[in-house]
Amino acid sequence: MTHPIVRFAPSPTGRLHVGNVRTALINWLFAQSQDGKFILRIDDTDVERSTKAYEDGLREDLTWLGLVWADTFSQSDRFGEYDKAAARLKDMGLLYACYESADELERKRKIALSRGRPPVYDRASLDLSDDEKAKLEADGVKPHWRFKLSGNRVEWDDLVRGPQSIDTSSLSDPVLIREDGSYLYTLPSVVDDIDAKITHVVRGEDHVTNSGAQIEIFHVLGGTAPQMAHTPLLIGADGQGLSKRLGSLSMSELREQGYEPMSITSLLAKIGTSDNVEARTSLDELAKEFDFGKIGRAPARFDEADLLSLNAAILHGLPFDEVKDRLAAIDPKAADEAFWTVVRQNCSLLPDVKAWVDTVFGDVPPLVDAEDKDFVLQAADLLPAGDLTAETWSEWTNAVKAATGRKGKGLFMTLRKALTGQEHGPDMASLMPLIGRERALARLKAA
RNA sequence: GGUCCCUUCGUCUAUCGGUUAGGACGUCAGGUUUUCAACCUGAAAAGAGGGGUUCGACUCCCCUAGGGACUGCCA
Repeated sequence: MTHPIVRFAPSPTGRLHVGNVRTALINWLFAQSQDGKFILRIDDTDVERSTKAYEDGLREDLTWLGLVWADTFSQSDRFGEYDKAAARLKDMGLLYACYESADELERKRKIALSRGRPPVYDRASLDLSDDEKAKLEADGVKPHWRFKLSGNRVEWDDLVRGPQSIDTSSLSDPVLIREDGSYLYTLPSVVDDIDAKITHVVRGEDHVTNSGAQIEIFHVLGGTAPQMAHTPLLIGADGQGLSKRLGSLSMSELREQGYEPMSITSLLAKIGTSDNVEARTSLDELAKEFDFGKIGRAPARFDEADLLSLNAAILHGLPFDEVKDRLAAIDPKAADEAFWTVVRQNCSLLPDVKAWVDTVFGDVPPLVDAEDKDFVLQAADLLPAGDLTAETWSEWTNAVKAATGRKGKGLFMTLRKALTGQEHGPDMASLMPLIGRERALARLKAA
């Protein structure tokens, strides 16, 4: 296969969310796996809703995830090209002026629907004579412009969905240019894909009917259309579409919560595929495993609980050198290799180390039941002399066992609670050297 | 209303007409020569319903039910 060229084309009208990111990721992984090129295109033809701040956010989120682009451009810089393409379509008689108002179209749709007919545009404006058009424009009516669909079936072999066939006679002629002269995404997208020599258009399956229309535009404008791949959409853990709860699943939010980029990319790359959902530590690994054939056709379920356990799995194997700086930012005392290696097993998100900093280095109110008071004080006296080492825990608990006769949970859990103030935590043998003799004694004697 | 897609353990999935229906996550149990977690091992756990076709159906066809998408002067 020749090296593919793909693009991710978000609109800067909001922050990146998991649905967007999955599309971006699949494009990126495909390009990477085939030694291809990943282009970031900013679809900002809607100048009303697009903002620079969102565009910056998009780039920031993609960079954070590691989805670097080989090239990038904005549609707002290319209106001249779209004008040329529109002129060509007009010359071919494939782009025609329409004079219905938005309200009027809405009414027509509702009437068609209520009569049980498909709400397809009736092409009434196509029958207007030049005189009638001139009169409407003289009255100040500005036209919007529609692409004239062929009415034939458009067929393509979709990399995910297999052979596709869209009957364009059941589709409304798509509006390419708004009444105010601005472009909708349909035409610019095709023009850009031709100019950027895009070989594969990879996007969500909400675009399949768009692809039907756009393939016709590719044919009249540029010859051949790129290969198409439409991936199933994401649904939430509740089985509902994700669109309703985008806010809580934005990249900015996930990053703020302390998620690792690789837990997000691992999950998004694997759900809905025949691969197991497992954490990977690099995008290259994910790319090596990527294959369109592995993507199923049913909606993929995105569950934040899975994301959390993947994140924990990544943290459990994360070497100190890779988190040193971030640990230091959370707390200077956390930036210690011995500390990290011990507590990472009990962290699901990196910021969880904060609690362990307090547990190890801070003032911990001991958790001792009234009836255990004397026992804990007795145990304090039995603490082996000298610095606490990896052997201290077993030496100490054996001594305490011999002296008091306590064993099992009553022995170990009581001491754990007295020393850490918690019922859960890393292995005590590893934790004790970190806590140190002074703090350990202080906590035990505070009982 | 129309068009398209989907439906196997709780979850993500394998199976391309004949299998003890496999794996992973989660769950549960055991182990880690006495603690929770982590880790290791093991176990329980599935073909939406109904019709066909066939010697034989999870697999092919039809219907029903359920889910997703599209049907925008959004992308």
